[in-house]
Amino acid sequence: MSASAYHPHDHQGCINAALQQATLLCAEQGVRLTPIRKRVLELVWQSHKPMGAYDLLPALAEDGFNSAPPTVYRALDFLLELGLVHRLATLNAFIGCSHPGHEHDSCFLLCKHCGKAQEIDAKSWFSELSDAAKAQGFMVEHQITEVVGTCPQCIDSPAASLTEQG
Amino acid sequence: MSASAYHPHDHQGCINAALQQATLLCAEQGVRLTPIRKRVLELVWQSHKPMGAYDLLPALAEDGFNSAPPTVYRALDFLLELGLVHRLATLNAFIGCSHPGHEHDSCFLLCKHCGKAQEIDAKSWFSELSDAAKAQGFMVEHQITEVVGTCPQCIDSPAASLTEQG
DNA sequence: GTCAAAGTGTAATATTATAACCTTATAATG
DNA sequence: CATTATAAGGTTATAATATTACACTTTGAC
Repeated sequence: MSASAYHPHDHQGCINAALQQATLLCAEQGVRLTPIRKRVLELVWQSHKPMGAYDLLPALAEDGFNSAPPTVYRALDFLLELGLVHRLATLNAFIGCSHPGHEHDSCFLLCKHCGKAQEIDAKSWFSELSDAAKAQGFMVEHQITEVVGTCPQCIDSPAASLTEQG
Repeated sequence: MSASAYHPHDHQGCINAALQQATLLCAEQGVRLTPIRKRVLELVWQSHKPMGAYDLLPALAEDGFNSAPPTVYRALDFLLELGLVHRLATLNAFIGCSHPGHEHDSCFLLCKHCGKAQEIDAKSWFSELSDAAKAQGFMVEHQITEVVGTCPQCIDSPAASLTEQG
């Protein structure tokens, strides 16, 4: 699996890895990765650009699945709970997670030019922050960080990544 | 001005301070704190609980102001740009800022019990994070963190803060 | 095979936010 | 003071995101 959305990579590999991980995880947890859920996960992984829930509906329809909003939101809720996808609050959009296992804190770099989202490891930062909150008597449950800016790819070649797949 | 939403305080003082700061800031910047904008700011400051844009409309209507969505969104956009309010992405809601001056990164502790939001200073954390992003070639523009959990007040007395003003 | 639980279909609606276009108020300038 | 450009607000409509409620179907446990 690629460590970065910013470098050329065989994106089908990302998708396959995500599906395989999801299959294992669901088996472990004794929950069902139904066709709809699997397809939604696959669609969310279509690229490293977060997708809106409503963007998924037409694709589901093409595949002959039901395509009313509750269908996709149910699937997304399921995937969110397992940590297989994240929701980006500032974008109202969803993106696959490459280290699922449970719902977890997330920190994303969001490129405002190409739209790609790169999850980064911020465990130590979240831990510091959590300590700071605790020091004020606040009990932390979960935390999110979203960083908006320009990704390395778009700094180098402002137009290139817009049309690219993966 | 109170340093914490979690302790009893004369909340009218918070509101007055916010309005005074806003007046000064607008004068400095040569922009107009019109009656609608001022009232929206005041409403957002009504408590330390973030308010949805649509929650503000009835109050505006009562005051004889126009109360269609664009009115309140325009006022909020204006206030956001000056850093007089923040938008909480995970809540789709708005809250007053007590150290305005410009749009700035924000870190909030959000209590899921009483709904209060407490802004905390995370400049050094944001700076670390920004460095980490830069190290990956990502140019940061702005960042937000939202921490969900239970505030000290609700840990002590789970019901008390629900009905409280301020 | 029966049954409870989980998953899905469907219609309606709630919530949040913006677009487009026109009118009014403000304040800068001649 | 009159003119004018700009900013602000009014109004209608609609877009985009998300949820509720209830019926039906599938699945797996017993």
